[in-house]
Amino acid sequence: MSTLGTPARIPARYHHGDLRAALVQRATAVVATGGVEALSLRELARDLGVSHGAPSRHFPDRQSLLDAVALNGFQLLRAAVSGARPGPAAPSAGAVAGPRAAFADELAALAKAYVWFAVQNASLLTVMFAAKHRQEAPADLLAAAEQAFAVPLRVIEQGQAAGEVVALPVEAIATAVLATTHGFAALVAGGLLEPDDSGDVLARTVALLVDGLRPR
Amino acid sequence: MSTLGTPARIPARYHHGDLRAALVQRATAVVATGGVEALSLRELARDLGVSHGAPSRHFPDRQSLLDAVALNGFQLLRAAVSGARPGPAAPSAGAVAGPRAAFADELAALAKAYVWFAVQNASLLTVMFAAKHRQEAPADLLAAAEQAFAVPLRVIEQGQAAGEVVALPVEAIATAVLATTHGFAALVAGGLLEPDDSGDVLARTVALLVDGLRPR
DNA sequence: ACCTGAACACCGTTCAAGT
DNA sequence: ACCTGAACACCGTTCAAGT
Repeated sequence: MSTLGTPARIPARYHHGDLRAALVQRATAVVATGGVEALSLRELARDLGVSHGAPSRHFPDRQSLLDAVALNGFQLLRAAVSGARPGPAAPSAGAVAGPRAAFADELAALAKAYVWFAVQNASLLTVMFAAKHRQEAPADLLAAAEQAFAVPLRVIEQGQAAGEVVALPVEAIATAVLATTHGFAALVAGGLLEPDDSGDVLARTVALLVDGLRPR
Repeated sequence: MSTLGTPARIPARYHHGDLRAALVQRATAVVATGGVEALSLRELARDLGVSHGAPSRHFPDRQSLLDAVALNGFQLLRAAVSGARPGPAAPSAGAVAGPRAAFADELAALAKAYVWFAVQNASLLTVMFAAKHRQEAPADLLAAAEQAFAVPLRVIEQGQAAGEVVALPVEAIATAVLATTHGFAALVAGGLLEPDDSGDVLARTVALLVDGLRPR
């Protein structure tokens, strides 16, 4: 039935090795640098050395490319927060930590990683949220967003298991944690807060969330 | 010195009464509805019955019109949060409130007003933050943003005076409050959180911030 | 002082045609 | 299966000219 071993799966692309991946990668960089407004399909095609009509084979319109950029962004975000651990050089002097890292430290590390990513990729984050908010957002995009935001859930559950976090539904606590963290990042990205390179302001904000606003 | 009472301040506009104000008002509506991408200067001019070159007399380019939209947005936001008071129908039954509204209730009312505005005007808020974040953001825009975000400061100071809020610098507490509130709104606007029409989810989030995440 | 209308250099999208 | 290149209907911006 089949021809002599001619693979249908890898046809020779005679003009570009992998235009689709190249488009996503370059578009992500452009968006991260100059925002959505800076993204031009024609300019992208020019930079990659293809005709201006070529991208439409892989992305029917501009928005679908932006969706792919957003998907890529959520994967980058997930990687950024997944690797977050309380730094060994966190306290000012010596290893004064307890047997395991306390919940507050885990949370601070997570928040720091998120805010760092958000500040470094402010425009990308805007595209990510805008894409996810769209009515016709593709399923893989929604899934990637879920995965990225599921990371703090485990930290909270561990905190509850260790008796360091109040025994309310995880979702309720996650909402407060995410709101504070994302809000902090948005305020910095929006210029309402100084960049906070040291991370001290963020650390104090997380501490306020953990300990509450009431007098003590 | 002056001519016979001829007012130089109100010259007869022979094609449009107040094109500038009309542009800002209409552009704000367009942005609030369909986002930045939906704003076209030419379409705007068409709708207002002027030539496509007319807007450039009042706004040299598209961004300066967006700046004016953002300024308008911050004024609307300030009005929205300034009028926020703890609703008399807040508790489920009867007037069980203390002699004066407690800090937690004031804060919840403020957060509710902010989130309401943010959800109703999500795209506008994006434009507001993006405009404020720009390097060459005009001074009046920055001032309007300051005024809008100064509203919670007073509530916090009153809470401290009443001994209901920890005696840390107001800015530190304001950062936590703003981050949580703005973050909550951003999550809802971004589709990460359900719209929360009842306000219960927000109320519980504010309560978590006030009381802290630790067990009690 | 304010607006018109032509001109210019860009867009995104579509689609027959090529390989 | 993938890409080219012409065509179409839009943009934002500029600027001489009108009132």
